[in-house]
Amino acid sequence: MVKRTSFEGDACPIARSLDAIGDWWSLLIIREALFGLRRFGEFQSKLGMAKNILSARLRSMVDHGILTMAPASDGSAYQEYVLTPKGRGTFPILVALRQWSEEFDDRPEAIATILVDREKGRPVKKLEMRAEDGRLLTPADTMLKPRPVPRRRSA
Amino acid sequence: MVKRTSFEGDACPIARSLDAIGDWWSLLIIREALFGLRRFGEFQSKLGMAKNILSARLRSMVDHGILTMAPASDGSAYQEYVLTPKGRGTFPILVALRQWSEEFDDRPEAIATILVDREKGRPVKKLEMRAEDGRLLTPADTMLKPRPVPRRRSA
DNA sequence: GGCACATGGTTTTATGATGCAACCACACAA
DNA sequence: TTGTGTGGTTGCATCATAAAACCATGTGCC
Repeated sequence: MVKRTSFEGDACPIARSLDAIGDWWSLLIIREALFGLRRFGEFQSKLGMAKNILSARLRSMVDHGILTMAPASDGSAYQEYVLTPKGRGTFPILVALRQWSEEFDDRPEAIATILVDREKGRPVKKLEMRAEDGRLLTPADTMLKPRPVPRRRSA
Repeated sequence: MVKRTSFEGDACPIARSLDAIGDWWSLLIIREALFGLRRFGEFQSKLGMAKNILSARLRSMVDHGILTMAPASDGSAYQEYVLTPKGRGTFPILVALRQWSEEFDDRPEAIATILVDREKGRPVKKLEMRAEDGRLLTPADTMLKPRPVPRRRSA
């Protein structure tokens, strides 16, 4: 079978993330959800995507524990899609993507919005990687280590 | 024309990033490149992907200014693919993806490696979003503002 | 209850993207 | 010059996506 490659069995955490949210639409759906969208129709009209694709993506993200279907909220009998903690945990990914575009996009004038600190109205600081003790790290300051095997009793 | 949706004309910087590196393979290629891989064959055998797809992705990333083709380096007449500053700038995105998986993956035991600070050998700290003045920000502490129009003279 | 319309999808069908294998071009060595 | 490895491209089968039509249920109104 040819079947599009799945990274689900891969041991690399980056690949595993991409397996869940690495398609063309999921992160945009999450972006809208973070800004308060909840209903099928809201996502569909805001993103302008085909309904069948939206349907498939929502289902997939529910399966991955990123969204949950909540029964109501505004009284109507319809359902809503709300982010789980796991879903809200993607926020740094979105910020990183946004900042990368802000810094390196070939046509920065095409970018319509900037993310600001609500209190001061000033742009948020660039994400930076730090060690446990607070030292600023570059990619070269890091390395990969095998995951420590958690010790457990016989079984 | 049906044509897979392109976000190139989109004003959202997240969509613009995804247009460049939002496909299934690009970020994994960049991941390997950050760890020193440079040759076509290295990427191909390490990632186990089809050569035509690799070829297309490399070309696309060269077009996007993420990779450059450098003439040599080890004496042979072959070419190499090396990351540009824009390409190296994706590092926070990769770290964010990795940390998301480390924190929320359903099967954390399947994750093989952890990213550590080379000096101390300790895991790097979680990326955190901060305001210009250093306050820690949650998603709710932020908002989107229209991009300020840079002032320019008549034309 | 019965009707019209909105919401929230699924189905159908066409096309683009992906995966695999085969093939090709060139460099390098003998 | 023949052989082998690297670095791709080409062809073809299959999968995923997109757009539009269709359908089921909810909701408002009488």
